[in-house]
Amino acid sequence: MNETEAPLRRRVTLRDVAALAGVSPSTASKALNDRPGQVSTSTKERVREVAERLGFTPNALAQAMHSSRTGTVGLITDDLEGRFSLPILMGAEDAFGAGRTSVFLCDGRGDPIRESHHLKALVGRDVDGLIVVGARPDARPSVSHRVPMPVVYAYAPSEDSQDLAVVPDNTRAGELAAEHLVAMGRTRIAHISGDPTYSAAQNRAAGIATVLDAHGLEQVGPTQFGAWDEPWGRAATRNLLEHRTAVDAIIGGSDRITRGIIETVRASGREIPSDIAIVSFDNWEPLISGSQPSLTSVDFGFKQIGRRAAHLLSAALDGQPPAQRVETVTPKLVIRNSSTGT
Amino acid sequence: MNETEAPLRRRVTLRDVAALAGVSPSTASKALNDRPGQVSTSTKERVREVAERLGFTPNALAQAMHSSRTGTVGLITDDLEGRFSLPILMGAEDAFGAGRTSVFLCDGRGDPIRESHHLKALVGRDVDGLIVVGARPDARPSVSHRVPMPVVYAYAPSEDSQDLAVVPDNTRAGELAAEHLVAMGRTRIAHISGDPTYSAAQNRAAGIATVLDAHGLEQVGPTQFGAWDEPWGRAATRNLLEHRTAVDAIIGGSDRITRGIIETVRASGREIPSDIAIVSFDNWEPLISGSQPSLTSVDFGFKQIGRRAAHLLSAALDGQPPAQRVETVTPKLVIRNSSTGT
DNA sequence: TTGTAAGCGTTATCAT
DNA sequence: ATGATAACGCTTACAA
Repeated sequence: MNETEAPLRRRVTLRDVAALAGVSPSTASKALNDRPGQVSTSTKERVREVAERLGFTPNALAQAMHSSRTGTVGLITDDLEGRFSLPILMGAEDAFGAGRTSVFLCDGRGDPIRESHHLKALVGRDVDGLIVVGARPDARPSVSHRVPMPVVYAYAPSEDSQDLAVVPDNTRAGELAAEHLVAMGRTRIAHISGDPTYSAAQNRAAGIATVLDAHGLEQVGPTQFGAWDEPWGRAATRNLLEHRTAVDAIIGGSDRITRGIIETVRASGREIPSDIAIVSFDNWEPLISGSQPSLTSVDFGFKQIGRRAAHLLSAALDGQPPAQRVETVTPKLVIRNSSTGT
Repeated sequence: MNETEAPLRRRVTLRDVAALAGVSPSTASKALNDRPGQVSTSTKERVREVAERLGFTPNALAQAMHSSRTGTVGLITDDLEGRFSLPILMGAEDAFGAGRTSVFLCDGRGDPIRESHHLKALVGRDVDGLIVVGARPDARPSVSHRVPMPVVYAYAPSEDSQDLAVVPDNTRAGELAAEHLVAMGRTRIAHISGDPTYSAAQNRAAGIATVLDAHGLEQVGPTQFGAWDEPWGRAATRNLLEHRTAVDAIIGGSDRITRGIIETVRASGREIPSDIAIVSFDNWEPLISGSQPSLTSVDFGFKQIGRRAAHLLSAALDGQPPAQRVETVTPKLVIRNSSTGT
């Protein structure tokens, strides 16, 4: 028994404030909520002063029982490393406004049973809405029919085309990468991508092809598909350099792949970017900033995806029909030394 | 077949269940909560069957108003990249049990005002407790006196030594790294660390010194302090190799630093690990797995920190005094090729 | 074994 | 301008 603990004071309730201010709870409520013309200025001031002094914080749970809004949303993800979910969460927080809406973060870990538990808990907590973040950019199973509140899918769309979603534009990302290299005067462009079962890999390749076509260029060799990691970047680059000496640019499928590409290109004695220019996808800080030379990379705007998802959810809560069910966020090219610089 | 297909517009309440089962709400409550000897078996079964059929989920908010436990905790962090917070969150989720406790994740972004907003919101939501994840391993301002519920600090302790905390053991981490290298027969060991204002940097250096002393070895040159990034790893390594040729091992202060070290060592024509063995800190997958050779690195066990923090919080909620206010999680060395292999 | 009623903290409605 | 009262969904004495 240690009574030296922090005083477990009972939380201050509206009653306490009202009593100390010498008014009824309902008047106190009006005073604190600034009901126009329903409470005198003097009373309002007195109540507020007391509330301040007592450190009163309204019980959001009790409030929620009236407003039919709890001011909470659930964000459920399978992305363990947080590569996508955290920026998306941050964007959502921004859009909702810190303090106004609170976010339950739930990690499904790719396990449908875990996900079900979380869903049930979130429904029980009466969240106003749900944001579901997929683990990869391909369509994932819908959960919308299992919950009584609006759901927005972020990063990966739902398999049900009726569902709302905010997704990155991978095709445009491919175009951006290729357009930049063409603009820099490169003509012999190769593409080393990742896992071909990812729609992202296919869409980026398609975007690149479109741009090369439009400029009458032909890609150097077919797109090499493999894994999303550095060893594959190294292996594919070795293969490329062995068979095609006439290459003046490489597009890497992810920053991890591109780190492998850079290492191998430099080891072969070629200079970046003078001999070979490099453009990458992801713009992931821990891999980007340390690279030598620094990496030009396409940023997918995860924070923006989070913001838009939050907006879509808010609109849905207000009963506004969305302009479009699946919204696309346009990526941005961040230019650094690997494609232009010293 | 699942009868609960239709999206319920109004949530199913206990009343609905009770009405359909032909009992009063209180009886339904007892039936669902398995109150021993207060409800007949037949009634219990009937109520449960109806609840199941209607897809009834109890309103956790309403329940919370009785139990004095909301089954929610707040996790507040300043760690933007999620390098620490997400593993810690995952560990905490594990320990709490998915579905039983839900976690509000709040990003303070190093801004005290934002943090205050979040704190206020969490208090208003009546969270049972708080886990505060610092941005760096040094003591951070206490928030415990500002909230009426228990707080556990994870990763970084509180400035108030009365507060509960779970932190990594950086001294032991340094020892582990050095012990391993000594065990591998290395005698000329150098240390390239990060920002010297981090206690983590100092404590690891101290751990290394202890072990070298114990073995009658002297560190090759003073610890080089700088930044936690690759460029510093490169610069420091160049400096080291220029001035000290007799080096057979380097301890890198973080995986990012170590990536820079490896690149520079190999560029100098030396082999890893035959000429120079390398050990690192962090064991951060995106940097570790792609490295060539793969990196031996000290893992701080963030998930375990999250688990312990959750346990401490649970214990505090149950009124149990902690065995110790500041609990330490022992790191583990993960051995890969940079210190031993082919 | 079951039902009735009170109450958790707040807000909306309706008197006063 | 203020206050009494009911209601949100649930649990729990207490009464039947």
